[in-house]
Amino acid sequence: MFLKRSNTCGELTLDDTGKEVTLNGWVDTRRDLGGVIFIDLRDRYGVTQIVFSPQDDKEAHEKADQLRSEYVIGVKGTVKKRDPENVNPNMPTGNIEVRVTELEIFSTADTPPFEIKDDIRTNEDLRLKYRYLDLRRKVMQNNLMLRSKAYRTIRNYFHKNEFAEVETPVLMRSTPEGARDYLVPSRVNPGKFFALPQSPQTYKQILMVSGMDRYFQIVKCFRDEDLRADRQPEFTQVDVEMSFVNEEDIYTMAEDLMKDLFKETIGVDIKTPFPRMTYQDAMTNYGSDKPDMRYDLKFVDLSDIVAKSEFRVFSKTVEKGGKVIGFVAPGLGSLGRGVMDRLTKRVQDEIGAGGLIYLKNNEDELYSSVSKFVSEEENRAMAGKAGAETGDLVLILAGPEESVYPQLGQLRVMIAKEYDLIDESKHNLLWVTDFPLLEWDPEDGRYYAMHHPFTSPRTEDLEGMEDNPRDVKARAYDLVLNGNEIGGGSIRIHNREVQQRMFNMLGIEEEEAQEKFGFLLDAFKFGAPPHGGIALGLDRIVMLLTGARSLRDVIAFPKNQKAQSLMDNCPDVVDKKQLDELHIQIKPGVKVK
RNA sequence: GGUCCGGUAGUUCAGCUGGUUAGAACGCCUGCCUGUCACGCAGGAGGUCGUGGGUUCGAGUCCCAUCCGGAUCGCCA
Repeated sequence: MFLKRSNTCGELTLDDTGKEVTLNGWVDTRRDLGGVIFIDLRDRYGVTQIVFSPQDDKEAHEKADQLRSEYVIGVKGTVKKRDPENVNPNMPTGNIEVRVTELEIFSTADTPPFEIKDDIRTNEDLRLKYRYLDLRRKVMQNNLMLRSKAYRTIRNYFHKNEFAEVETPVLMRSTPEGARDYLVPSRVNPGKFFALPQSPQTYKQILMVSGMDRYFQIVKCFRDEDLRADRQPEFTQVDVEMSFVNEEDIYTMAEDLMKDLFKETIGVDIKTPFPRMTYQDAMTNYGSDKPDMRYDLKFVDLSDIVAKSEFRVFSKTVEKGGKVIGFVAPGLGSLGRGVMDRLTKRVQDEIGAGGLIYLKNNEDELYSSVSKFVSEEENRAMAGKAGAETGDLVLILAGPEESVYPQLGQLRVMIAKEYDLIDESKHNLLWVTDFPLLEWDPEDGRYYAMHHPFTSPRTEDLEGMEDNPRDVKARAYDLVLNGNEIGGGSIRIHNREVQQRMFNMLGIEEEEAQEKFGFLLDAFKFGAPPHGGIALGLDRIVMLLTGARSLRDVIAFPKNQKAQSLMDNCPDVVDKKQLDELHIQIKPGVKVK
C-alpha cells in the first residue's frame, strides 16, 4: 500500500496543528539548506510546505536529497504551526508546515522542457506538445476549473427552468450552406460521407417539432475553416431552442443565464436586461456588428462638409456615394509625426484602407495631415462636427460604405487598445438586433442567409420581400460581450411556405431544397410550433471570464493554427488498408508533409 | 491563398554600421549551508545561430530560396 493521502495540499490550516497527515503531490520547488530541506508540494488544490529535518526523521531527510522538480511523492508527517517569523502570508497554507517522518517516491521526473510556473512566455508549440505539463500550471488549472463551474451553472440553470438536455448526433448529413464541414467517410456505405455538425441546428428545430418544448445541450461543433486566436476547429456551444416564444423570451432566458454564469464563476453581478442596438446603428456608429461599448469613440459622418472639397479623395468618394467618416480620439492630439506615420502605415497594411487622414486640435493650431488640399474652413468644420476639444485627435477615413465603416471600426478598436481607453474591469453585454436577412455574395452572384436559411424574416417585411431582398430584416440577434460575439440566434421559420420563399431568394430550387433539407421541410408539414433559440460560444465566454488571451488557454487539448494537435500529432496519415476499407484514395500529386 | 512579424543554450531573450573564443537571466548538474519560501554561496555542463545557397578576406548579422511558428485579411450561414 502506498502512502495514500489523508488531505490535499490546499486545505491544512492552523486548526490541523498536531495532526498526523499524509499528503500526495508533485514537487513544486525544493530549497535545500543542507541541514534542512523545504519542499513545496503541489496538487490541484494548492501548495503546502513540507519539511525534511534530521530531527524529525533521519532516513526521510537523507532520502529527500534525491527529490527534484515534478517528482511525485507521498509524505507522512505532523502538521506544525509555523513560528511567526516563518509564516508565509502569500500562501493559503502559509501558517503551517508538515514535518515529514516518512517519504515515498511514486515517480521520478525528467527535467521539464519548460518551467512550470504561471508567468511563462514559452513558445506555444512547446506548451501544446507537452500539454500535460502546461496544464499543471496554476493559471491553466484555474481556467479549467472555471470552465467546469460554468458547465455546472449552465446545467443547473436549464434544469431548474425545465429544459430537456438532449444529445444530437455527431455524425450527420453535410449541410451545403455555411462553413466547410469536416467529413467522415462511411465504410458500410461506399462513397458516402457523414459530416460533423457545424451546429445541431436542424436537430434542435426537429426537437421542437417533436414537442420537446425547451431543449439545451452543451455540444461540440466543428468547422473546417482557418483558425484564429479566438477560433478553433472544434468548439463548444451552449445550444438552446424553445417553442412558442418570441425574441423577448430568448433575451430574458439568455440574460438570466449570463447573470448566473457571471455570479457563479467570477462573483460578478451583471445588470439585466442588456442594452440593445440595431445592426444598422452598430455599423454606422461603431463600424462593427459586435461593438465594444466599454469605450465610446463614436463615428461622425463628415461627408456633407467635404462633398465639394478640393481634396479629390474626399469629393470623389462622396460623389461616388461613399462616405467620409471619423471619430475623436480624446487627448491624443499631441501624438508626434512619427507615431502618426506608423499608425497610417498600420491602417494601410493591417486594415487595408487607402490612407489615414487626421486633425490635431491643439491649443495653438488645428493641424491637418491634408492641409495642403483641404481648406482650413473645412478642417474646422470637420473638427467642429466631430466634437473635437482642445488636445483631441480626429481620425478620418474615406471610402465606399461597405468598406469604410468596418475599416474605421477596426481603427477604433486599434486606438482603444493601443492607448488604454478600455476599462478592463467592465463587462459590457449587448444585444445586436435587426440583422439583414440576406447578404449578397458578388463572387457567387447570389444571396446568402446572413444567419442561416431557417431564420425568420421580420413579420412586417414578409410582404413583398422578394422585391427588396436587401432591405429585409431578420428576426436574428447576437449577444456581444466586450466586443466579442459570444452568441447568436434567431426566431426560426416554422411555416413551409415561408421557408420555400426563403430558399427561392437564396436561389435554391424546390428540388434541391427537398434533397438537402427535405427532412426538415417534411417535419414542418406535421405541425411545427413557432420556435427560436440561440447558441452561445462557451469557449469564448470562458475565455472572457478568465481573462485568457486565447481560446487555447481555456480548452484542455486545443489545436494549433494549422488545426493540428501537437501532443498526439494529428491529423496523421493512415494505413492504406484503412483507406481501402473506406473506398478512399489520396489524389495523385497531393503532397503529404 | 495574401500581408506583416519572428526562428540564437532546456526556456525567455540580447547580440550595433559584417570582425577574434556567440552572451545574460532562469532552469539543469556538483559541492557547501538547520528556517527557506524567487533561499544563499562557489563551481560546472550546455549552441550545426531553423535549413540550403550566395556576396565577402571574414556572415548570427547582408542577399536569395525554403521550412517552421505567430498575428492578421480573405474565409468563418
